[in-house]
Amino acid sequence: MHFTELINAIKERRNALQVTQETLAELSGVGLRTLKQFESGKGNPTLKTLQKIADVLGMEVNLKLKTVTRNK
Amino acid sequence: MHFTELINAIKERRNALQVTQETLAELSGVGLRTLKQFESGKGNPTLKTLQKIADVLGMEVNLKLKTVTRNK
DNA sequence: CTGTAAAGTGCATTGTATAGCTCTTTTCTG
DNA sequence: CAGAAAAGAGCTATACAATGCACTTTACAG
Repeated sequence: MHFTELINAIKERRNALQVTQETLAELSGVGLRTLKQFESGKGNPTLKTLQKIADVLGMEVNLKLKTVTRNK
Repeated sequence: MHFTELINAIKERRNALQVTQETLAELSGVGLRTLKQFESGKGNPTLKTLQKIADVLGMEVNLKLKTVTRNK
């Protein structure tokens, strides 16, 4: 997932849950400013920040092998 | 995936590819010091740093819904 | 159109990730 | 065990992420 996709995944999930940035910020313990920056594509969050946000949204950060390009 | 698991995923993949930290650092454009800190569990990399590393290893960062926790 | 809530932005401060250099420790292989 | 390579750690400088506060813009209900 590219940067933008990660952002969208978060935004969509937040919308689906009908949660505002403000609430998400509070629940996750991440600063509102930080969350805003991230969602508006202006950030480069640390892994911990990303995990805090994802966690509250019932999501998680994964690292997996890319789909093999052998015959893509 | 928890922090430690992410680290292990990277380390294992790097070992599987028989690549040293030094080489990985060079290939990914991430500082050797940064990589060392990360792999030894002392870091909190930014998303971009993590992606650079994962990329070279043929891996990618994903964000997905956790296996439903509704009745955990 | 108006008011309100949510989202986005400028500015400033503080903390820390990044990075290079050097040195120590660990892990192999012969 | 000896030597070498790889991994880990201390010290330091710089860049930038995280954060709060105040203000602007956008979205939407009435």
